[in-house]
Amino acid sequence: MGRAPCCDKANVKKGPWSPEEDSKLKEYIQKYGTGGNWIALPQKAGLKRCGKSCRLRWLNYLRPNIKHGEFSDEEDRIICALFASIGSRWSIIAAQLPGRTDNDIKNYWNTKLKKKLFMGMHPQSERPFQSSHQTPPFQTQPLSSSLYKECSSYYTSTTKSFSGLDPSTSIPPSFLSSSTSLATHPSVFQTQESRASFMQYYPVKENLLMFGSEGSCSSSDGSCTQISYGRGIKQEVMAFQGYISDGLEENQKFMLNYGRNGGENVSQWAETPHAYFGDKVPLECDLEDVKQLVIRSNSGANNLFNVDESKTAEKVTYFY
DNA sequence: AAATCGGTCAACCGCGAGATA
DNA sequence: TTATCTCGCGGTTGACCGATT
Repeated sequence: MGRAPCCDKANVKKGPWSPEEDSKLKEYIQKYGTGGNWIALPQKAGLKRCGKSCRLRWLNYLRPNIKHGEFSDEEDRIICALFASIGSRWSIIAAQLPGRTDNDIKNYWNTKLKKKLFMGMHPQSERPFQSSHQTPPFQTQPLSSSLYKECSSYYTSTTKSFSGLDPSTSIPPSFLSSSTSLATHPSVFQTQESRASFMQYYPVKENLLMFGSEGSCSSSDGSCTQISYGRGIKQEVMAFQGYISDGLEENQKFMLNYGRNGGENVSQWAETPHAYFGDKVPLECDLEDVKQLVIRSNSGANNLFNVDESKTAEKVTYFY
Protein backbone atom coordinates (compact mmCIF):
# COMPACT_ATOMS: atom_id res chain seq x y z
CA MET A 1 0.00 0.00 0.00
CA GLY A 2 1.39 3.35 -0.98
CA ARG A 3 1.74 6.30 1.23
CA ALA A 4 -1.36 8.42 1.66
CA PRO A 5 -0.99 11.84 0.07
CA CYS A 6 -0.65 14.70 2.51
CA CYS A 7 -3.43 16.57 0.79
CA ASP A 8 -5.92 16.31 -2.02
CA LYS A 9 -3.62 17.00 -4.94
CA ALA A 10 -6.51 17.70 -7.28
CA ASN A 11 -7.85 20.52 -5.20
CA VAL A 12 -4.73 22.37 -4.23
CA LYS A 13 -3.10 25.18 -6.09
CA LYS A 14 0.54 24.80 -7.06
CA GLY A 15 3.15 27.17 -8.32
CA PRO A 16 4.11 30.66 -7.27
CA TRP A 17 2.27 32.36 -4.44
CA SER A 18 0.21 35.45 -5.13
CA PRO A 19 0.43 38.50 -2.85
CA GLU A 20 -3.12 37.75 -1.72
CA GLU A 21 -2.19 34.25 -0.66
CA ASP A 22 0.87 35.58 1.10
CA SER A 23 -1.12 38.08 3.11
CA LYS A 24 -3.76 35.49 3.98
CA LEU A 25 -1.15 33.11 5.28
CA LYS A 26 0.79 35.79 7.10
CA GLU A 27 -2.28 37.25 8.72
CA TYR A 28 -3.53 33.88 9.82
CA ILE A 29 -0.25 32.78 11.36
CA GLN A 30 0.32 36.11 13.06
CA LYS A 31 -3.15 35.88 14.52
CA TYR A 32 -3.46 32.22 15.40
CA GLY A 33 -0.03 30.69 14.97
CA THR A 34 0.44 27.44 13.13
CA GLY A 35 -1.46 25.52 15.76
CA GLY A 36 1.11 22.81 15.38
CA ASN A 37 -0.71 21.44 12.41
CA TRP A 38 0.30 22.57 8.96
CA ILE A 39 -2.00 20.12 7.24
CA ALA A 40 -5.12 21.71 8.68
CA LEU A 41 -3.84 25.26 8.39
CA PRO A 42 -4.61 26.06 4.75
CA GLN A 43 -8.26 25.20 5.14
CA LYS A 44 -8.56 27.29 8.29
CA ALA A 45 -6.76 30.16 6.60
CA GLY A 46 -8.91 29.91 3.51
CA LEU A 47 -6.09 28.85 1.23
CA LYS A 48 -6.26 26.29 -1.52
CA ARG A 49 -2.75 25.12 -0.81
CA CYS A 50 -1.09 22.04 0.53
CA GLY A 51 -0.01 22.34 4.14
CA LYS A 52 3.54 21.60 3.20
CA SER A 53 3.48 24.38 0.69
CA CYS A 54 2.19 26.79 3.34
CA ARG A 55 4.89 25.72 5.72
CA LEU A 56 7.59 26.22 3.12
CA ARG A 57 6.27 29.60 2.10
CA TRP A 58 6.17 30.78 5.68
CA LEU A 59 9.57 29.46 6.62
CA ASN A 60 11.42 30.54 3.54
CA TYR A 61 9.75 33.79 2.75
CA LEU A 62 7.08 35.18 5.04
CA ARG A 63 8.30 34.70 8.56
CA PRO A 64 9.84 37.71 10.27
CA ASN A 65 13.55 38.50 10.16
CA ILE A 66 14.25 36.63 6.99
CA LYS A 67 17.39 37.98 5.43
CA HIS A 68 17.55 38.14 1.65
CA GLY A 69 20.32 39.31 -0.61
CA GLU A 70 24.06 39.00 -0.72
CA PHE A 71 25.92 36.73 1.60
CA SER A 72 28.82 38.30 3.43
CA ASP A 73 32.35 36.93 3.41
CA GLU A 74 31.84 35.89 6.97
CA GLU A 75 28.74 33.95 6.02
CA ASP A 76 30.68 32.39 3.16
CA ARG A 77 33.32 31.31 5.59
CA ILE A 78 30.82 29.80 7.96
CA ILE A 79 29.06 27.89 5.22
CA CYS A 80 32.33 26.73 3.85
CA ALA A 81 33.63 25.59 7.20
CA LEU A 82 30.46 23.80 8.12
CA PHE A 83 30.09 22.16 4.74
CA ALA A 84 33.60 20.81 5.09
CA SER A 85 32.79 19.59 8.53
CA ILE A 86 29.29 18.21 8.26
CA GLY A 87 28.39 18.18 4.58
CA SER A 88 25.07 19.20 3.13
CA ARG A 89 23.15 19.48 6.37
CA TRP A 90 21.59 22.70 5.27
CA SER A 91 19.20 23.09 8.13
CA ILE A 92 22.03 22.84 10.60
CA ILE A 93 24.13 25.28 8.66
CA ALA A 94 21.16 27.62 8.41
CA ALA A 95 20.73 27.50 12.14
CA GLN A 96 24.10 29.20 12.45
CA LEU A 97 23.22 32.03 10.12
CA PRO A 98 20.40 34.07 11.59
CA GLY A 99 17.86 35.10 9.01
CA ARG A 100 19.05 32.67 6.41
CA THR A 101 17.01 29.64 5.45
CA ASP A 102 18.24 26.21 4.57
CA ASN A 103 16.81 26.64 1.11
CA ASP A 104 18.67 29.91 0.67
CA ILE A 105 21.94 28.43 1.73
CA LYS A 106 21.46 25.35 -0.37
CA ASN A 107 20.75 27.49 -3.42
CA TYR A 108 23.64 29.78 -2.64
CA TRP A 109 26.02 26.88 -2.28
CA ASN A 110 24.85 25.14 -5.41
CA THR A 111 24.82 28.19 -7.62
CA LYS A 112 27.59 30.40 -6.34
CA LEU A 113 29.71 29.41 -3.43
CA LYS A 114 31.13 26.19 -4.71
CA LYS A 115 32.02 27.91 -7.95
CA LYS A 116 33.64 30.74 -6.06
CA LEU A 117 35.55 28.24 -4.04
CA PHE A 118 36.62 26.35 -7.09
CA MET A 119 37.74 29.46 -8.93
CA GLY A 120 39.55 30.85 -5.95
CA MET A 121 41.61 27.73 -5.70
CA HIS A 122 42.18 27.23 -9.41
CA PRO A 123 42.25 30.57 -11.16
CA GLN A 124 44.04 29.14 -14.16
CA SER A 125 42.40 25.83 -13.87
CA GLU A 126 42.59 23.39 -16.66
CA ARG A 127 40.28 21.13 -14.83
CA PRO A 128 37.81 19.62 -17.22
CA PHE A 129 34.13 19.91 -16.56
CA GLN A 130 32.96 16.45 -16.90
CA SER A 131 29.45 16.94 -18.04
CA SER A 132 28.57 18.62 -21.27
CA HIS A 133 26.16 20.93 -19.56
CA GLN A 134 28.53 22.02 -16.89
CA THR A 135 29.72 25.44 -17.74
CA PRO A 136 33.21 26.31 -16.66
CA PRO A 137 32.61 29.13 -14.24
CA PHE A 138 35.36 31.33 -15.60
CA GLN A 139 33.09 34.30 -15.58
CA THR A 140 32.36 34.03 -11.92
CA GLN A 141 34.02 36.16 -9.38
CA PRO A 142 37.04 34.53 -7.82
CA LEU A 143 36.90 33.73 -4.21
CA SER A 144 38.04 36.57 -2.04
CA SER A 145 41.56 36.04 -0.91
CA SER A 146 40.63 35.66 2.71
CA LEU A 147 38.01 33.07 2.00
CA TYR A 148 40.26 31.27 -0.38
CA LYS A 149 42.96 31.19 2.21
CA GLU A 150 40.51 29.87 4.71
CA CYS A 151 38.97 27.21 2.57
CA SER A 152 42.04 26.10 0.73
CA SER A 153 43.83 25.55 3.93
CA TYR A 154 41.50 22.82 4.97
CA TYR A 155 43.64 20.10 3.70
CA THR A 156 47.27 19.31 4.12
CA SER A 157 48.35 16.54 1.86
CA THR A 158 51.45 15.65 3.79
CA THR A 159 49.54 14.93 6.94
CA LYS A 160 46.40 13.87 5.15
CA SER A 161 44.45 16.15 7.38
CA PHE A 162 42.41 19.30 7.23
CA SER A 163 43.75 22.25 9.02
CA GLY A 164 43.88 25.98 8.97
CA LEU A 165 40.50 26.85 10.34
CA ASP A 166 40.77 29.06 13.31
CA PRO A 167 38.06 27.90 15.64
CA SER A 168 37.76 31.26 17.25
CA THR A 169 36.88 33.05 14.05
CA SER A 170 35.40 30.47 11.76
CA ILE A 171 32.46 29.68 13.92
CA PRO A 172 30.38 32.56 15.16
CA PRO A 173 29.22 32.82 18.73
CA SER A 174 25.70 32.05 17.64
CA PHE A 175 26.92 28.67 16.58
CA LEU A 176 27.33 27.85 20.19
CA SER A 177 23.87 28.88 21.14
CA SER A 178 21.85 27.37 18.39
CA SER A 179 18.63 25.77 19.35
CA THR A 180 19.23 23.23 16.64
CA SER A 181 22.36 21.86 18.11
CA LEU A 182 24.32 19.19 16.44
CA ALA A 183 23.91 17.28 19.58
CA THR A 184 20.39 16.52 18.52
CA HIS A 185 21.58 15.27 15.17
CA PRO A 186 23.77 12.32 15.90
CA SER A 187 23.71 11.34 12.29
CA VAL A 188 25.79 14.37 11.53
CA PHE A 189 28.84 12.64 12.74
CA GLN A 190 29.39 9.70 10.55
CA THR A 191 32.81 8.83 11.74
CA GLN A 192 34.74 9.18 14.89
CA GLU A 193 37.14 11.53 13.16
CA SER A 194 34.45 13.91 11.99
CA ARG A 195 32.91 13.91 15.41
CA ALA A 196 36.18 14.84 16.88
CA SER A 197 36.83 17.53 14.32
CA PHE A 198 33.51 19.12 14.93
CA MET A 199 33.92 19.12 18.63
CA GLN A 200 37.15 20.97 18.31
CA TYR A 201 35.18 24.03 17.35
CA TYR A 202 33.39 24.23 20.59
CA PRO A 203 34.90 26.25 23.35
CA VAL A 204 35.14 24.78 26.72
CA LYS A 205 33.56 26.57 29.56
CA GLU A 206 34.26 25.17 32.93
CA ASN A 207 34.76 21.70 31.65
CA LEU A 208 31.63 21.70 29.58
CA LEU A 209 31.08 21.82 25.90
CA MET A 210 27.85 23.65 25.55
CA PHE A 211 24.99 23.62 23.17
CA GLY A 212 21.80 25.53 23.09
CA SER A 213 20.30 28.44 24.98
CA GLU A 214 21.08 32.15 24.91
CA GLY A 215 18.15 33.27 22.90
CA SER A 216 19.44 32.66 19.42
CA CYS A 217 16.56 31.54 17.30
CA SER A 218 17.77 30.79 13.87
CA SER A 219 16.55 27.34 13.11
CA SER A 220 14.77 27.10 9.85
CA ASP A 221 11.40 26.48 11.38
CA GLY A 222 11.69 29.65 13.38
CA SER A 223 11.10 27.86 16.60
CA CYS A 224 13.22 27.95 19.66
CA THR A 225 13.93 25.15 22.02
CA GLN A 226 15.24 26.60 25.18
CA ILE A 227 18.03 24.48 26.44
CA SER A 228 18.68 24.48 30.09
CA TYR A 229 21.92 23.61 31.70
CA GLY A 230 22.95 22.07 34.89
CA ARG A 231 20.20 21.14 37.22
CA GLY A 232 17.60 18.60 36.39
CA ILE A 233 19.10 17.14 33.29
CA LYS A 234 18.38 13.52 33.07
CA GLN A 235 21.74 11.98 32.55
CA GLU A 236 21.00 9.82 29.61
CA VAL A 237 24.11 9.23 27.63
CA MET A 238 23.12 8.87 24.04
CA ALA A 239 24.47 7.50 20.88
CA PHE A 240 27.92 8.87 20.59
CA GLN A 241 31.01 9.76 22.39
CA GLY A 242 33.99 11.50 20.97
CA TYR A 243 37.64 11.14 21.37
CA ILE A 244 40.02 13.90 20.55
CA SER A 245 43.59 12.99 20.35
CA ASP A 246 45.25 16.03 18.85
CA GLY A 247 45.61 19.22 20.80
CA LEU A 248 44.26 17.62 23.88
CA GLU A 249 45.48 15.25 26.40
CA GLU A 250 45.46 11.92 24.77
CA ASN A 251 42.10 10.32 24.34
CA GLN A 252 40.26 13.01 26.19
CA LYS A 253 36.74 11.75 26.40
CA PHE A 254 33.56 13.66 25.76
CA MET A 255 30.05 12.52 26.26
CA LEU A 256 26.77 13.86 25.12
CA ASN A 257 24.22 13.91 27.85
CA TYR A 258 20.85 14.06 26.29
CA GLY A 259 17.42 13.78 27.70
CA ARG A 260 14.31 15.64 28.63
CA ASN A 261 13.78 18.11 31.36
CA GLY A 262 10.21 19.11 32.08
CA GLY A 263 9.07 18.41 28.56
CA GLU A 264 12.07 20.08 26.98
CA ASN A 265 14.79 18.36 25.10
CA VAL A 266 18.08 19.08 26.67
CA SER A 267 21.49 18.13 25.54
CA GLN A 268 24.86 18.78 26.97
CA TRP A 269 28.36 17.83 26.09
CA ALA A 270 30.41 16.98 29.05
CA GLU A 271 34.03 16.17 29.24
CA THR A 272 36.08 14.49 31.81
CA PRO A 273 38.21 17.01 33.69
CA HIS A 274 41.58 18.37 32.67
CA ALA A 275 40.91 18.85 29.00
CA TYR A 276 42.39 21.83 27.36
CA PHE A 277 42.15 23.43 23.99
CA GLY A 278 45.22 25.04 22.58
CA ASP A 279 45.17 28.34 20.76
CA LYS A 280 44.89 26.58 17.47
CA VAL A 281 43.33 23.23 17.24
CA PRO A 282 43.69 21.71 13.82
CA LEU A 283 40.64 20.38 12.12
CA GLU A 284 41.26 16.77 11.48
CA CYS A 285 39.31 14.70 9.02
CA ASP A 286 40.20 11.37 7.65
CA LEU A 287 40.84 11.51 3.95
CA GLU A 288 38.29 8.82 3.32
CA ASP A 289 35.65 10.93 5.02
CA VAL A 290 36.35 13.77 2.70
CA LYS A 291 36.33 11.58 -0.34
CA GLN A 292 33.04 10.13 0.71
CA LEU A 293 31.68 13.58 1.34
CA VAL A 294 32.72 14.75 -2.07
CA ILE A 295 31.52 11.62 -3.78
CA ARG A 296 28.20 11.84 -2.05
CA SER A 297 27.83 15.46 -3.01
CA ASN A 298 28.62 14.45 -6.53
CA SER A 299 25.51 12.55 -7.33
CA GLY A 300 23.90 15.57 -8.96
CA ALA A 301 24.68 16.12 -12.62
CA ASN A 302 25.63 19.75 -12.14
CA ASN A 303 28.06 19.21 -9.38
CA LEU A 304 31.39 20.83 -9.92
CA PHE A 305 33.17 18.72 -7.42
CA ASN A 306 33.42 15.67 -9.54
CA VAL A 307 35.94 13.28 -8.24
CA ASP A 308 37.26 10.21 -9.79
CA GLU A 309 37.58 7.69 -7.03
CA SER A 310 40.89 6.60 -8.42
CA LYS A 311 42.42 9.97 -7.84
CA THR A 312 45.26 10.24 -5.45
CA ALA A 313 45.07 12.03 -2.18
CA GLU A 314 46.72 15.01 -3.79
CA LYS A 315 44.03 15.20 -6.37
CA VAL A 316 41.32 14.97 -3.83
CA THR A 317 42.71 17.99 -2.09
CA TYR A 318 42.41 19.76 -5.38
CA PHE A 319 38.77 20.34 -4.76
CA TYR A 320 39.10 21.86 -1.37
C1' DA B 1 14.27 42.06 -32.72
C1' DA B 2 14.08 37.35 -31.93
C1' DA B 3 16.02 33.15 -30.39
C1' DT B 4 18.88 30.80 -27.41
C1' DC B 5 21.52 30.02 -23.39
C1' DG B 6 22.70 29.96 -18.66
C1' DG B 7 22.03 31.34 -13.85
C1' DT B 8 19.03 31.97 -10.04
C1' DC B 9 15.77 30.75 -6.75
C1' DA B 10 11.02 29.58 -5.29
C1' DA B 11 8.57 25.63 -4.99
C1' DC B 12 7.73 20.71 -5.28
C1' DC B 13 8.63 15.83 -4.24
C1' DG B 14 9.71 11.84 -1.73
C1' DC B 15 11.63 9.93 2.19
C1' DG B 16 12.84 9.15 7.07
C1' DA B 17 11.99 10.17 11.80
C1' DG B 18 9.16 10.97 15.53
C1' DA B 19 4.68 11.23 17.72
C1' DT B 20 0.48 9.21 18.70
C1' DA B 21 -3.48 6.19 18.70
C1' DT C 1 3.86 -3.70 18.62
C1' DT C 2 1.96 -1.87 14.68
C1' DA C 3 -0.24 1.44 11.75
C1' DT C 4 -1.00 5.99 10.65
C1' DC C 5 -0.12 10.77 10.49
C1' DT C 6 2.62 14.95 10.39
C1' DC C 7 6.83 17.33 10.21
C1' DG C 8 11.17 18.49 8.50
C1' DC C 9 14.89 17.69 5.49
C1' DG C 10 17.61 17.42 1.26
C1' DG C 11 17.47 16.76 -3.65
C1' DT C 12 15.44 18.23 -7.76
C1' DT C 13 12.63 20.82 -10.97
C1' DG C 14 11.04 24.44 -13.69
C1' DA C 15 9.69 29.31 -14.33
C1' DC C 16 11.69 33.48 -14.85
C1' DC C 17 15.03 36.83 -16.29
C1' DG C 18 19.16 38.88 -18.07
C1' DA C 19 23.00 38.19 -21.24
C1' DT C 20 24.57 36.76 -25.49
C1' DT C 21 24.33 35.51 -30.27
